[in-house]
Amino acid sequence: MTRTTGSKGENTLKALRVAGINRLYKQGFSGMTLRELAGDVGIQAGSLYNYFSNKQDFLYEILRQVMLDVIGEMEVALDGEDNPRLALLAYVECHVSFHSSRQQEVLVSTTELRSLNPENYKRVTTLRDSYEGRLREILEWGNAEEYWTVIDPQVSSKLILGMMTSVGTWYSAGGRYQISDLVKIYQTMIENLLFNDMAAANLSPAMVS
Amino acid sequence: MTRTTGSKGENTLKALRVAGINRLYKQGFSGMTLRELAGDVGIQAGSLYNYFSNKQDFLYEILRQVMLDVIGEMEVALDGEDNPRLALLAYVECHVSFHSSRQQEVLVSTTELRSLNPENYKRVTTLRDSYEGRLREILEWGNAEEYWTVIDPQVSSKLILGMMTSVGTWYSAGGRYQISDLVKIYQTMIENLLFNDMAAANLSPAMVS
DNA sequence: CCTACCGATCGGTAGG
DNA sequence: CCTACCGATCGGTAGG
Repeated sequence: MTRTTGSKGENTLKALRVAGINRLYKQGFSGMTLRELAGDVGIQAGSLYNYFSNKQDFLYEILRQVMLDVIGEMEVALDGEDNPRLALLAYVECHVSFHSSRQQEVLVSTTELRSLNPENYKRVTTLRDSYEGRLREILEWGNAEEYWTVIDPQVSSKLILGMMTSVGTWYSAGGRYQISDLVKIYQTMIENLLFNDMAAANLSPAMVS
Repeated sequence: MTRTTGSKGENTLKALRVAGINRLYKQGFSGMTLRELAGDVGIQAGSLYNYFSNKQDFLYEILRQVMLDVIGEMEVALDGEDNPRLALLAYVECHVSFHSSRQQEVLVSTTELRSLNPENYKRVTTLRDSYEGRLREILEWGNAEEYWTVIDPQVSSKLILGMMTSVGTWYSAGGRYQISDLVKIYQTMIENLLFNDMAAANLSPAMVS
């Protein structure tokens, strides 16, 4: 039985990705050394340059892939939703699931943004902005269809994203809750937030006196 | 006019703290070099060792001070509150204010925990746990006095802290909102969360099927 | 994918 | 607070 995929080099590349995320999580970009990374996958430091052209490029490829993954999952989740409320619930489910199940990658991909050079930084934050923009669009969609009234969708989406993303900082896979429970908790919280007049009023810049 | 405080050395120490937080925020612990830090305050690298015994110690002193500051402000904020609801509102106000006005320090003091050696890590996380424990105690206090019913104060406090802390990741001082507005928004959200039956029910592990 | 090596730079120290 | 310096180690390259 011959395999056309899964050659040694491909396995090494996958192993480098896994080891790299781990090193970035534990030591940060400057703190991880290429010699350690090479050791993790059983090759010599010089051989790493068969897999990427330099350390910066390695970081970029990892962060880029995380963004592409979450964007891809979100596209599937939102596909066919023709109703702002269901779209919102789908967004919350997708975001919370991803951020609880891939905590290390998600944390690294925000923490190590600062280590990207200007061009790569721009590329990754552009991806991130398009991802976050989807939530703002859903909030605006719900406004237009009069499902809810969000006075400042820009800031509200940031606030909602912030509370969802923070799940990755405290959720523990071995704890009392499963990811599906977290999804329900956040869906309920966020629906309450949007459909509750008092909370909505407080999200208005008009109240700034 | 003679000054007994504010000698050159003291000013340098303060300047080192400010520059250090900035460097840690932009480059991380491994990424910042002591030569850069020395340059920021106008001295030579070797002279830094008049102010701390090594780089690790410098990091520890910065993170420790941030924790002591927020703990100190929280003690003042909660002093004399004899009612769970008012204590909760005071906690929210203090936490949100601190995390919006000192964003860099707060972000660094969580991001760079990993760069502390085991003893220093233990010391700082012990401070952090005592700080976060105050919120859990308030939730339990409200349970006892029947102000609200929080089934899992441990997890609820983590969730609430997470949504409050995330304000530091998106709040911009030049934006539409002032910190006092953010405080009101979060106070309203969190009160809704605690006093709303549906949300409270969803925070119960009993619903895990 | 390895060996052998480079220039640069790091944290830290000695001795003023 | 400075000068002068150290051993170690880093990212990266040449040439197989």
